[in-house]
Order: sequence, then C-alpha cells, then structure tokens
Amino acid sequence: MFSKATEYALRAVIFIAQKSSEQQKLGLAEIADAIHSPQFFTAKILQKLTLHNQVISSVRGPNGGFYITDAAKQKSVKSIVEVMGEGELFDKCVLGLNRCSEKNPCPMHDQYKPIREDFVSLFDHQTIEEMAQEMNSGSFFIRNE
Amino acid sequence: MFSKATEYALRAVIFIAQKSSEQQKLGLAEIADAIHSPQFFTAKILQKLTLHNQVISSVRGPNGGFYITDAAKQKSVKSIVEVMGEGELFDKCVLGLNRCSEKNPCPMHDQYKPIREDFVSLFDHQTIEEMAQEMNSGSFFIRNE
DNA sequence: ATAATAAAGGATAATATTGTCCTTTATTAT
DNA sequence: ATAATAAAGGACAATATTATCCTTTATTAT
Repeated sequence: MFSKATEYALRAVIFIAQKSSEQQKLGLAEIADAIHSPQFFTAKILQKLTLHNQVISSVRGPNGGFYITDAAKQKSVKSIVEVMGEGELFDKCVLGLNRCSEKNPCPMHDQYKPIREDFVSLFDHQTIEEMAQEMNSGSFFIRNE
Repeated sequence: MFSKATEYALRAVIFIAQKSSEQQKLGLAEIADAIHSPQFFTAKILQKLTLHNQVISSVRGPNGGFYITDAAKQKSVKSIVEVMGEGELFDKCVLGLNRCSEKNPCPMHDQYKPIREDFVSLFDHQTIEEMAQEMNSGSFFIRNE
C-alpha cells in the first residue's frame, strides 16, 4: 500500500502529536526508538515533513527537537501522505491505467470506486489529533517489532 | 497500491481471458502490445503466472502462446495478486505494523478494517471471467498510454 | 529428421527505494 | 564569545524493482 517512508511518516507524526508540544520537543533518537524505525532514514522523513512546517515543526540546538502545533494537529492523516508524495494513491486506477475514469473505465473501476472513496474519506476526515488521542487511551500502539 | 508487475499481470490475464482459448493462443508480443507493457518484463510475469498452470497456461513452438482454461477463468482476481506474491496486502496493517490485530490494534485499525474487508471481498469474489466479459461489452479498456 | 517458432530461463543493466554516515548550520546554555 | 547540542543537508551504500537481452528448450510444420 504505502511505501516504508510513508508508513514511518504516519507513525512518527502520530507519536509526535501524542507526546510533544512547543514546550516539550522530541529528539530524533527518541522518535525512531518509539516507532522502531531506522534512525537516519527517519531523519530524512522528518525533514520532509518539517519543510515549510507543512506537518511538523522543529528547532535545532540544545533542547531542540520536533513538535507539532495545535493548528497542525487539525490536519488530516491524508495530508501526511500527500506531503510524502504519495497522494496519487488516493485517485489512482487499481490496474495502473493513467486514463482510467468514469467515462473511460477499466474493468475494475465501477466496483473499486466506492471502496476507494471510503478509503479517501477515512484519511481525509481523520485528523492527526484524533489519532494522538486514541494513543493516549493506551489501547493502541505504533511500535513495530 | 500494487507493484507494476502485478498491474501488468492483472491486465494481461484479463486480456488473455477475453481473447484466448485453447484453440486460439496469444503470443507475448500481442499481449504486451494490447496492454502496453514492456515486452520482456511482461514475459517474466507471464512465466510466473504460467508456473504449474496456476493462472494461465502456455505452449511453446509454432502456433504456441498463452491461453487460459475455462476452469482457471473461474479463479478470483485476488488469486492473480497472490501468485504475483503480493497477497500480503490483503491483510496488511495500513501503518505497516507486523503485530497489528484486533487485540493489539494500531490507531487506524478499527476504521481501516471494514474498508480493507470490502477491498478483499471485491478481489476475492470477482472472477477472471467476469472481468473478461466486461471487456467484451466494449465499454471498458486495459491499455495504458 | 530438420528447420522454424515461441516460450522458458539465465544474466545483466537501469532505476527507485531504503538505509547510513559525515559535515554544516542554527540555537541554546555557559 | 564559546562550546555543546540537535536538526539540516549532502554524499554514498545496499537492496529491491523494473526492464532488456541472449541462450536454451519444447513444439510444430515441413
């Protein structure tokens, strides 16, 4: 489904949203450890998410680290996927056809369309904050083993 | 979603199911042209699908080529994905967690589960023959450009 | 039997993705 | 101001995926 990079991105952002604040920033090592992702690869991903403060924010130096603003927490989970450059998936033909559309459909189109719409709707409506709140309940996890 | 290899596989099998029979086999060049896929890469994919006649069948030599039996046409579209080695997608966690389950869910699990179930159900119930019949109606296409 | 044909299979190349390391830059505390 | 810290960014390595080519094997028609 998603690339590893995007999987790490989603998990990292959920963790940051759960644990960080502008006062309480998180370091790379801590984040990579929490979601069990390769540290330096994760650094690249966080860099991408930080660019123009699209999703998360960061400050360098002592007591620096990554955090997310309350405003950004209202963004959708879909927006994380989009910043990672995989938004194409949300409207891609399941058979990989460039020109597949309502008017010019592949033989899976009509059946796949409602499923894809549900999928898009989930990612579009679910906010980062909602994910973080679920995490706070203690009955969900994001660490791989 | 799927790899290019699997996309080509799905389109190739649909085309073979639509146009071939044990009497009327299709050559590699014809297939690759029909779905507009790289010919030699497609050869590798057809090889995989032909192994043990899992999905399609083939004969070498003059008047040889690829075809599909009536029995195989009753197989699901999901089985094509599985032979291509991507069946994992049908029960994979959307955040890429190995241990994600009902008892031990990721924060997307509960919401994603019904969508994934619909997705699996579509691929599991849709047969190759049904796809081929849709193609025969003339209002669907599988050629990329 | 022989030649022609078409898939099977092996080897290799090109590209993309994933992962690591090292230097630079910004920030903070002293 | 200086030193320490932590992210940013560049370079590179490892692996996986995609794609191509060449030889071998099976099959058919002559």
